[in-house]
Amino acid sequence: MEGRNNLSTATDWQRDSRPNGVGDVGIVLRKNGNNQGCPAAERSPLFSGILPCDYSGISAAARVKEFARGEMLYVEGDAVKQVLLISAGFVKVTQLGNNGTEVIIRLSGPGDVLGVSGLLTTVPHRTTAQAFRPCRVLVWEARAFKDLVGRYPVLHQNMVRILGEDLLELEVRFREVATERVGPRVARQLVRLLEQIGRPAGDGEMEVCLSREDLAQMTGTTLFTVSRLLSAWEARGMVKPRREAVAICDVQSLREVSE
Amino acid sequence: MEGRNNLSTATDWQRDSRPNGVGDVGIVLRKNGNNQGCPAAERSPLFSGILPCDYSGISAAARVKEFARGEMLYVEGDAVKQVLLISAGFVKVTQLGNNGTEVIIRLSGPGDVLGVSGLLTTVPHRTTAQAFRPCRVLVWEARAFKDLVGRYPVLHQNMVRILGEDLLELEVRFREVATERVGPRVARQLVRLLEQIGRPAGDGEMEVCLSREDLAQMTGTTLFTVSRLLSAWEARGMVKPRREAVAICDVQSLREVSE
DNA sequence: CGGCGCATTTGCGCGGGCGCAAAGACGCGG
DNA sequence: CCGCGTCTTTGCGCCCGCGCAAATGCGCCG
Repeated sequence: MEGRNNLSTATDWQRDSRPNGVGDVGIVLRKNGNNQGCPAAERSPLFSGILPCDYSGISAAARVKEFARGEMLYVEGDAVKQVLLISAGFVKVTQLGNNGTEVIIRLSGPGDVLGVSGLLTTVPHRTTAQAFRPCRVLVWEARAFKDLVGRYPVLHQNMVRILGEDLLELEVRFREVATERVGPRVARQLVRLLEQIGRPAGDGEMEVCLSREDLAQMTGTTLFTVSRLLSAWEARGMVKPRREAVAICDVQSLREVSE
Repeated sequence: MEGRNNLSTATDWQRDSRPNGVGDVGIVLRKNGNNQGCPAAERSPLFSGILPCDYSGISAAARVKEFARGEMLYVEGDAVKQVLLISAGFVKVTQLGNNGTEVIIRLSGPGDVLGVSGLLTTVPHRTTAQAFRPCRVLVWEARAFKDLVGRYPVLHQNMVRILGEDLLELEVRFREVATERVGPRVARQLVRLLEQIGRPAGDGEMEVCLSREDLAQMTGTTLFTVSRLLSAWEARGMVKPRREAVAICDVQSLREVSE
């Protein structure tokens, strides 16, 4: 999209807030045809058990699409017409409440798949997927993807595994938000995010790049409460609040807070 | 198990609290072999697209097991070794918190399947399944079920659909418990339960047979708060609190409370 | 029919966490 | 270098909803 130079580092996408640019390094991208250079895609759980030679055919059936930060991959209420595989970047999967509140159901990153859960039903999307960082996404039209599944039955297995894991994870988070206090919830989510999107922050520390509001929407609280918690934890030397980010100094203490 | 007479009505299992007896009417049950007489099983979403002649072979690979109220189908931490299809009765799928609190993830009834989400992984059960009413369950050993899936690929499709629907439902409930007040949450859950396990209660009303505690564990609150809400709603003529049950007088008002 | 166990109700008090408002910090663009 | 928008912090007040304890009601069993 824009003439971005190649000095950017491999982790630059995590902080990128420019209107576009997926941010991985020096890969020549072809808009369609057999697109190489999506290692996260080929190693996706969706394609486990698929031979590389088969994969090239599979990926050829997809087109590559890029999304700038903030762009919508799909919107709540849309029909499920595509399967999306994130090759680079991160996507925020949200759901709107009646009262205008918004919740982040999960954060999907490289290798994760969207659109599988509604593929075989006529139910429209009940979530919205928005590019949280600039994204590169492989897109299969539903019809084409179903053809692929017919050709490579292992894909069905993989879909079952993926959905099963998503379900197990959400069951745990449901229990948490239903029973635990805000402090432990936020602490545990920070630890998870550290593992998922943590990146080195200069002086040997790791940081998680998310706004207070985002953290709040993941844990079922408000940005005010998150801010207060972080301040308290900072006083105990556990974290360092940053702008749209949190540096984690003491993971162990965070784990203890989450009991 | 016990010499239960045949005067019981078809909906008797909904209230049955005796130590055993699955409660459906006059069906001779064979412990294994091709077990007929499980209409809920044959019409399960798991077997949609399966021809009756194929179904008889499939069900022959299962054994029938009965569970008394309170018995465990599996326990959190167990390895996933079986696929369970509920033929009659209801099962409470729960998850334990660190602090001893217990949450009801979902209520599974005739036609619902358990054990699918962990079947293809080595992850142990992260929930506990307990017979909420006396149950009759079709049980396939994991190995046998995988063989079946190989023989009837449509089963894979059905598993994807089932898991997808479970996931969508839990996403909605996650949003609710994360953003909404207790009142609307309980009201909506009552409406859902009315559709799922509602049964006629004498004078033309419908009732939902669940304790306050159960309702609380489904909605992320306490039995006290549920009790208070029901009392308030009773004063407005919306419900009639009963022992381990709630009669719903005015569904519309309940829907309005849930906004 | 009386006693016992369990589910439920209700009162009382408090504290966690929300809502709002205003001030402060940070970064970006002109 | 300054202004502006956005994100964040912090104070203050309040109310929802929890925790506990005691009383009540209901059903069951002997």
